[in-house]
Amino acid sequence: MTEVAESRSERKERTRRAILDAALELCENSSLVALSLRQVAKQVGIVPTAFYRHFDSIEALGLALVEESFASLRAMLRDVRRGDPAFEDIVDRSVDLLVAHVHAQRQHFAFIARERGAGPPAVRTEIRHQIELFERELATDLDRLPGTDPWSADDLRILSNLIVTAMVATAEALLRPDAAEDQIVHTARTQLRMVLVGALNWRRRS
Amino acid sequence: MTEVAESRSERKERTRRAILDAALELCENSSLVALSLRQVAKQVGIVPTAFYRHFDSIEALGLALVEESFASLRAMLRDVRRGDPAFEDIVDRSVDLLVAHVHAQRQHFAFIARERGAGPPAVRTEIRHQIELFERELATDLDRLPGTDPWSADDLRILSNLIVTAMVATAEALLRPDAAEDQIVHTARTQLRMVLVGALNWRRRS
DNA sequence: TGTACATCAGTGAACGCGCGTTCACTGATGTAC
DNA sequence: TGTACATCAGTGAACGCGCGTTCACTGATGTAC
Repeated sequence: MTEVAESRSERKERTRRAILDAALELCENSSLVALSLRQVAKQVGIVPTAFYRHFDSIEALGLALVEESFASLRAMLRDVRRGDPAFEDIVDRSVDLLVAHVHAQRQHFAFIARERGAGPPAVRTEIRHQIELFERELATDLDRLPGTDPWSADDLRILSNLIVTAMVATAEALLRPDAAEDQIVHTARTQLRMVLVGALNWRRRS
Repeated sequence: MTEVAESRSERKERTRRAILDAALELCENSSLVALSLRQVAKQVGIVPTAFYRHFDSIEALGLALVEESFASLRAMLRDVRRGDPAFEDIVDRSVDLLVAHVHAQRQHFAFIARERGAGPPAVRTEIRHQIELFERELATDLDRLPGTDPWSADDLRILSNLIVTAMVATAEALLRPDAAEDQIVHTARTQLRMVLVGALNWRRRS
């Protein structure tokens, strides 16, 4: 047993981590706007004033959580991209990966879904911005798919926006306490297929 | 000038209305979970304890606002239904009506969008339930559209769910302070067309 | 139509509590020599 | 390697404030006779 004492900065980082985790857990059933600095401090086991050694305010804490949560989303997109872009199973594979990531990073997905609409203004703005970046990333991925040549940049943007909207709704459904996972997965797959078939066909009709 | 004095029940109803309006306005920039009974009472111009003559709690007030807000949504669906279900312009007409209703009932749409994810548990549950009813209503409307014969009940449900998701997202986009209305309308129309074209074609491929 | 009583929307004082933030502090860790 | 000083994560008391809820109340409106 060669236990080496933690350095001061390691200890600080550990407390910071504990604050982030406590905040994620405590606002799970309400919202960041209803979360108090004292609740967080109590959960972490520090005195309220010690909170200020790590964050200026609950809002600043929120912005850190946005960053962290979107790292989870980008990891998901990376996993999807890793697979073969054969059209046949890309839908099933993508939905399966979404489900797996929602389970693995439940708190992050719930945080984004919730604070996106009800968080402090700065947090909402940042989430909006990150979702736009995410949509753009997805658009470039879609552009690489076979059969998408007739799509304009505008089509791509619009399609990407719709897919992200549907995937966010799917994640929200999976996060509900009474979630019927099989049906949600079936719905998400069917919707994604409908959307892709529609996008591949609609220009030809207009 | 034949001013007739208000009856006691008329006065009470007027105060109740004022409480509902004050709550809608005050939680616009945060959430019902961060709204205090005292803030509402102050805005209305009554003493905090008088609140209890009208509602048991902020949560009960929230449930009344859910009911009221969904009356607005159903009014929108009724307007859409009033039109001729000719396939050609139904998309443009529906999106225009959505935009008009979002502007006319801004606070109701904002309330649902926000509290759907972050409201008190009972409010969230009720909104979820109302959205499910709304989806079912839309599904029966879609069933009456020409060219939808090959759709199974399952297809209808899934399609209706996707359309509601996309429309909610469109309403949320319209409600953002920096909303670029023309682009949002263009996006919503294109997405709705993609979805309908996809739904009409996808069974034939599988 | 007039009177006596009931109802009840709104009042105002009071309570204990958790809130964010200030301030001066402690004592272990880190650094310069 | 040892000493003297600096840093700084966390402490603890204190502040004024807004919170939900209780309680006994007031006085205008409504109702029964």
